Amino acid sequence: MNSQSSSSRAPNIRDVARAAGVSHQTVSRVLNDSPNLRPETRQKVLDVIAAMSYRPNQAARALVTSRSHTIGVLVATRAAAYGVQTILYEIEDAARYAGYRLAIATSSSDDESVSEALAQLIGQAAEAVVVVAPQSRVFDALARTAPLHIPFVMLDSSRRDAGHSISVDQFEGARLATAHLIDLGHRHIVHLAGPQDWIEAEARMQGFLREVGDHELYVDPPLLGDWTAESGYRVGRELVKRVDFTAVFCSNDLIALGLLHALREAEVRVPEDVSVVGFDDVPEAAHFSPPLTTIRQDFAEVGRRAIGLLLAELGSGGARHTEAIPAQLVVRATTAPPRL
Amino acid sequence: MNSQSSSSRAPNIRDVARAAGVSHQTVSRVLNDSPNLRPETRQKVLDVIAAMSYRPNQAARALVTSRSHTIGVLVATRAAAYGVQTILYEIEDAARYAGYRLAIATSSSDDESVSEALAQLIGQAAEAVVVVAPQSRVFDALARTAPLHIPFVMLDSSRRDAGHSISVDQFEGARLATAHLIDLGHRHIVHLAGPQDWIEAEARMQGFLREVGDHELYVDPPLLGDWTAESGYRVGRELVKRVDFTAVFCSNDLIALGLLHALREAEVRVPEDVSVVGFDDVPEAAHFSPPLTTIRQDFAEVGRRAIGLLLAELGSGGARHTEAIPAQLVVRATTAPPRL
DNA sequence: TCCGCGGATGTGAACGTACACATCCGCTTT
DNA sequence: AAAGCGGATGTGTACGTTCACATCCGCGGA
Repeated sequence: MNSQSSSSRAPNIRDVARAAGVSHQTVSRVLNDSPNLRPETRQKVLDVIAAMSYRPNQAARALVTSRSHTIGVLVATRAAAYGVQTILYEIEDAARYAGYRLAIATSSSDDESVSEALAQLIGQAAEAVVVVAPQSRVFDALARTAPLHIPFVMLDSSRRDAGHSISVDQFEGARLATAHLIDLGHRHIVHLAGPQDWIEAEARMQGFLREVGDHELYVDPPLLGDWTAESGYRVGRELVKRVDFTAVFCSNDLIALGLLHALREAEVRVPEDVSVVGFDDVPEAAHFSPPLTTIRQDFAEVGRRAIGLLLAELGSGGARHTEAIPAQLVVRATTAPPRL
Repeated sequence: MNSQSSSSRAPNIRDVARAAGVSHQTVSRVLNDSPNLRPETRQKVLDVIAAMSYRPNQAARALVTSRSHTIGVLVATRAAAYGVQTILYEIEDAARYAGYRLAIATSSSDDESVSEALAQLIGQAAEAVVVVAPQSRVFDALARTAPLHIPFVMLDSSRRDAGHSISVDQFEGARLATAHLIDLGHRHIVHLAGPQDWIEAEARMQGFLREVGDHELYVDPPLLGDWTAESGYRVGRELVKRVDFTAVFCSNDLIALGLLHALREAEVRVPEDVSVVGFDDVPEAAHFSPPLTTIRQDFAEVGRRAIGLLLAELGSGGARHTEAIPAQLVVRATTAPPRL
């Protein structure tokens, strides 16, 4: 009774069938939880499967069913690590729970790279694709690519003019941040924006401009960062040469961190001289110096909804939420009324 | 000449062959870059392939060749986002360059979860596995699992007693950090360690203890954090009640951030009253308050070597580096000689 | 008693590709 | 001129699974 002969070939369904004294089809039925099976037969087969440590061949399965049980994830950025990673973990969880595997392809934001990554996913027969691509050019590249014949969803994109899109409400989040500053009494607020081609950055800027405009405040041309603390620091060093503002709304927490660094270097006190608001609420924001007032995004919810949407479309019974996820203001220690 | 009939079935190799007036085997030869083909024949086939937008079926290919061209990545943690993400990106790049795809499975650190994730990867017929699992229990769980018959490599693990392991030299890195503090004149250094079951945390602690021991300095029992800024803050608040130390070596940058927060709150000046050293050199460390002296790890190199090792073992010509990757001291503004 | 029915199981084929081998052809070599 | 050779191409089959359909069996109702 050698349960594991040292053969060169892995056991297949017929080997199992032979050992169990049934037909290969019966084994298949066991594997696929067919209802019409005598309990003893099922158990017998299961025992043999365990004894031979048989594993169904996914390739063969995929070939005959033309279903890969794979969801592709296209990550079109290396920046914004916190959000992307959180979303990724959540997607993996939700997908696995629904019986799907994940295939990941990364790319830069140029057309060629995006469609290459997409081709890779399609080549793997992904049944659906999640695009974590916060840049509008990625969005465009995707639109330009031959139409996808599979369900897909774009994350972190507020544009809803094609396919599906899920994101935290960036616009409202930015308004929340700006309104907070205005409520405190600030009248001249600078916006330190993210890269112009990022949809989120654009939405946050629009939210800021709208809120400032609604209060008929002076609108300063937004300054540009690239999401990194380094860029926040760089822009911050220029900014401190001016003395005409009392608050800064940063497009993300890292930029805010860099800005805080520049302000501290220039001996500008926060929040006494200048108030600062960030965006994202990364876990570290609570420990910045001073702890950062910011806008919280529920990235995990984004990931969950993405998979829910795709599963619904694949007919596997996922839920379908189309409304935007609200952002939330978290007040800490970088905001205070301006000095008189 | 309808290049794309609205048929229900995707074109297969025989459809292409028929349209090109050749045999299916000739098409296969074109797909696999066989040398013995008349250039005109090859071109003709390529034209037809493009016209029909034919894509080879990976499942069929995998079935017949029993090669999946997939490398599995087992991520057994949700913490330590920066390192993991950097490694992941680099692995994806290197793998793609070598013609491999990535399958990702995440897990917690308990046995069941790890072997479940591993089973998932094996089920996908991964040809090799990269285990990003810095916890010793994951290591153990893996060892306890039925022996893997495929090449695998563990990252961020300094234990080399089974399989392959690639990591930055944590032990030396910790010595570097500690030596820096001792050189400055510190005689009572506290170590704020990471979770005990993490191999890296253990190695860093050992490095610290060795260096301190070599100088016959007083050794304080290390305090424990969980990698997060929050834990650094929490421990830091207890720590400031004591006044018997002049320097703290933190097991990672986030813990250091939390500690800096606690110190600031207690009006302990850094580096005048207390020096602080971190570990990792996350991009934000340069903008902490004050900018953090820390140990830099080349995570990208870790990822590259991992794939190189696996490819070498798979016979695809990757390079084989077995030596540890050196860590590097980055001196910024949180370290200074102790006050007299 | 016989028919019909439905649960349990078996049989054959198909999925789309690569591999082993066969064939064909034109050229060189003897 | 015949044999040998190698490049170019074609033929048949295996890979491991699921699907469609066939078969078998025992039981209840006419």
